[in-house]
Amino acid sequence: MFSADVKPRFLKPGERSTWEEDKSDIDPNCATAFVYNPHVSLSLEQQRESLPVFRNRNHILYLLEKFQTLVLVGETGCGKSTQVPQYLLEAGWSSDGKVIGVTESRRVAATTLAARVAEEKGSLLGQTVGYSIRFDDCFDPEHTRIKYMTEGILLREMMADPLLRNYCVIMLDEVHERTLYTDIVMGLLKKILRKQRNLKLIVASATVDAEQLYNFFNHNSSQDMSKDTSVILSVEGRLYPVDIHYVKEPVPDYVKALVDTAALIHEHEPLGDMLAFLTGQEEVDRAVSLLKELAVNNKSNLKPLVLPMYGSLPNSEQLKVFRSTPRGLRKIVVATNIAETSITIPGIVYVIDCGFVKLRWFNPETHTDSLVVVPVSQASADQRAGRAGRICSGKAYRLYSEADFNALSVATPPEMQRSDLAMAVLQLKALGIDNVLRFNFPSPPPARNLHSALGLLYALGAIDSNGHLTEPLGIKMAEFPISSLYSKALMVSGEFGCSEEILSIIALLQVQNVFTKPSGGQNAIKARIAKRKFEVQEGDLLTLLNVYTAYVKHDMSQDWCKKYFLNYKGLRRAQEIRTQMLHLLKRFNIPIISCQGDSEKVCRCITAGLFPNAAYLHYSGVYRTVRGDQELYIHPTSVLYTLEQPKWLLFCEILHTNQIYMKDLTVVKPSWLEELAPHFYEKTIDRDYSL
DNA sequence: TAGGGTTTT
Repeated sequence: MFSADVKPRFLKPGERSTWEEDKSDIDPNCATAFVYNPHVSLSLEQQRESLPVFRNRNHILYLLEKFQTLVLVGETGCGKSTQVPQYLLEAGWSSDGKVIGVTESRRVAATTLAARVAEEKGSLLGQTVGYSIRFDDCFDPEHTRIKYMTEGILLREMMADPLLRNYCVIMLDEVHERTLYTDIVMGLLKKILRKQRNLKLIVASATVDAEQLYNFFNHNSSQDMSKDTSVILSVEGRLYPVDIHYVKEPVPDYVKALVDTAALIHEHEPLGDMLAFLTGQEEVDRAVSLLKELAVNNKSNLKPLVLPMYGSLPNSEQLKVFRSTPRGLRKIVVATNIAETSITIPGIVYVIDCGFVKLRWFNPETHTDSLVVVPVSQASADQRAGRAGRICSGKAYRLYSEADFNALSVATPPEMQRSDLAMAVLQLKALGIDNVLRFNFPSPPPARNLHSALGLLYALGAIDSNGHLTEPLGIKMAEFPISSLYSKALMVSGEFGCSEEILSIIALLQVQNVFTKPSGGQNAIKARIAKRKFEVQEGDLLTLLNVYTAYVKHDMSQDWCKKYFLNYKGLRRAQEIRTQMLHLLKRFNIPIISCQGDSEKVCRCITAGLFPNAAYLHYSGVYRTVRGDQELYIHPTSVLYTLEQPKWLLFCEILHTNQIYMKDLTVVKPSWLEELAPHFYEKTIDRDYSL
């Protein structure tokens, strides 16, 4: 299907430098950061004692003796993530061989914190202190006493040992971020704590939700507070004060207002870098180009260095933001929400906050995810402002009035309340939570979201009409760390004779940005031409298969990827994911076979998993989903965008931005739907689609 | 012609 000439090429030392660097490596500071360490000249021991949390050391230990759950409110920079686990270790909590487990919501957080704590303990990483993240374990089951891990890993460990008997203390870090996994893990831990009276829990969070968390984990149902099982402790942070400035009147165009504000700060305020928050790439690019226009007329000695920052920005461009600002320049970074928690840009003294954020929102009626621009929460606004106070006192400019701020919601709704829950429900059921509607969620999701998830799992055959996991399909599907539609396709791929191909496709679907998008005009065209070599009329999924096949054929070469504008890091990750899923299929005795280029087999197998995501071309010329009857369009990045519109399609994702788009498409025949999902399509197929 | 941000034995 694909051919390319490759000549062997030898690399000079260092030639692979920045290009190979993982995005996640660019910021070792993450949420709990070591961005600036004024005590760097002190000994490690002295540094530890200078942290604000140190003053609470004995108090923390005392409270944990007395209460089962400690809600630890610790502001950024107080040192809780690194110190508290060490206090527990020093106090002998894990002397009986049990482990102190600390969960983080990001992979980099888990690895960098573990590295730092190992250093403080003067031990090798992976010995007393270790970490566990997907595809990367660094701990010793015999000797590791403090284990940092991602939340998903702890959930997986719960599947193997529902009572977490290996652990003496679990510390959930950065709980205020309230990811889907935080909430699942908290709900489960509440149950576990009742049964495991010796297990202690530390819930580390920001101020906003402390009271709610305390109530959630308090098993005391009486009025007698001496019987409380949970308690709150607050630890001061070590941020410098940030002056907050509000606008008097609402601004009509916040992008323009943000540019004007940045120009004013640059003109009037002393040295110090600037960070401005907008909601999306389009806005960031617009603001950056406006600022660059202004920079041409810059009269002061201090020249502005304007840089964009967002997730889909090529790696090399992102790295520019982290370089220290040369003398005579002022760095002005215009960023999306990526700079609120995921990355920390050093040297920021001024922050501008547009007051809005783009959030993903699930609509159970239409089964669609939308990206909606909504006002930020107070917690989010404060987090943004705090970015200005890391090295010295700073200033934050909010492009909304103080009254507007006071009217904002206190915290962003947890993901649990705005996500597709199919996977979460499947995993809860695998953990023995039969009635998810009555599960004790820290923030219960809308019942309709749960019903939508249950309906989907039933259609896939993962649960029966009583809501029980089916044996073996449902039980096995729950073990895959991927969406239920994909795990269904994988589970049947042996019968269709194309498990090799489905593995490759689904692995690549787990990676965003397989095709890189260079910003330069000439390279952008070259990248488009390169992509065309992989494209096939069957759609995006088979195009991805071509990419993976060619990647393997060319020895997974980085140079080859570069030549075809493919994301080497992404492909390498896909290969790891593929291997992980391959092991699962083997364990489930599913034959690993290739269809040898018979694309219909692959498309039919995709249909067997993705059938709930079908759309047909209505005679109006616009597509409609079978579930939800939602009008939608082919996304411009699809290979089908420029081809004649097929009658029937399966999509992997719907994105509701300015328009409703389907992404990652596969062309199917309606007869396949009737044949492979008769329970779902016997009536629905008889529609007014244009045949 | 369009892209908030994470993450999974």
